[in-house]
Amino acid sequence: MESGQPPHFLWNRGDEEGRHYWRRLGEEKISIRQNAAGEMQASPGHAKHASKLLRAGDDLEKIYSTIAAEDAVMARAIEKFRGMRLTKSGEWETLVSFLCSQNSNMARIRNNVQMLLRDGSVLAPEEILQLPPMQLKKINLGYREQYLLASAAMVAGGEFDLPGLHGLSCEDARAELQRLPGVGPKVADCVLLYGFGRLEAFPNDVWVGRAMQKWYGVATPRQVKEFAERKWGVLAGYAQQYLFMLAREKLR
DNA sequence: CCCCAGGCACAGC
DNA sequence: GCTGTGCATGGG
Repeated sequence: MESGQPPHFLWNRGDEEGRHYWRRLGEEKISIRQNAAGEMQASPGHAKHASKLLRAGDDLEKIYSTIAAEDAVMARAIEKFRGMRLTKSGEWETLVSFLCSQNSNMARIRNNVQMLLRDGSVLAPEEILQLPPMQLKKINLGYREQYLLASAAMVAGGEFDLPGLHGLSCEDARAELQRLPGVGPKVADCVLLYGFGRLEAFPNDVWVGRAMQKWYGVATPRQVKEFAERKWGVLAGYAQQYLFMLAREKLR
């Protein structure tokens, strides 16, 4: 919930003891927690939502044994962040989150995304387009504001079919996403991984780049992409998330 | 006050 | 195709 994935920007940490997070959902409030036994608990009627969000079907131990095979770095990352899951958020809210993310930092991204919420949900493309310029300016998106507006216009105008990406191969969906202003290789991979559940996507940001350089001796984006695909295959997204967290702690 | 941030678009090779 | 550069602005 606090690993730089969309829930980091969309959900709130509860004040009470224990791991507890909540989010408004229209008129009601959905909350999830982890009990003393390590089990996930959701507010009444929200178990299904929580299971999907936290990808309860993923077998972490099986994933660990696959991605950490003959890989001391990955084994270390898993040891340190054991239990961290990939998450599945909405397609649009994921796209908006990472349109806000470029050349920014996590605290600011969260502030930006929080400003784009109404009743706990990210404003629809049409609603963003209707925001008065002054109000939009106050969100402090900087130059990303133009990217958000232009991308929202393409989605709202039917020029871009976001849910339609589900029907494409990962590679095709990635190319399609990069038609959107402000979406390059990295943002596209984040949207595919966190918003479309494409676990083979491998977002290559500054931290992952440093990790790949220092720990695997791989430098260029091209090399990184090929290396990740060969080494971790369809689980590259999980490997990336653990590398990201380890890099932020060790390569600060 | 300075440095950097979950990058991208664009220009120039 | 690859490399360098500017970018608005807040957080630490």
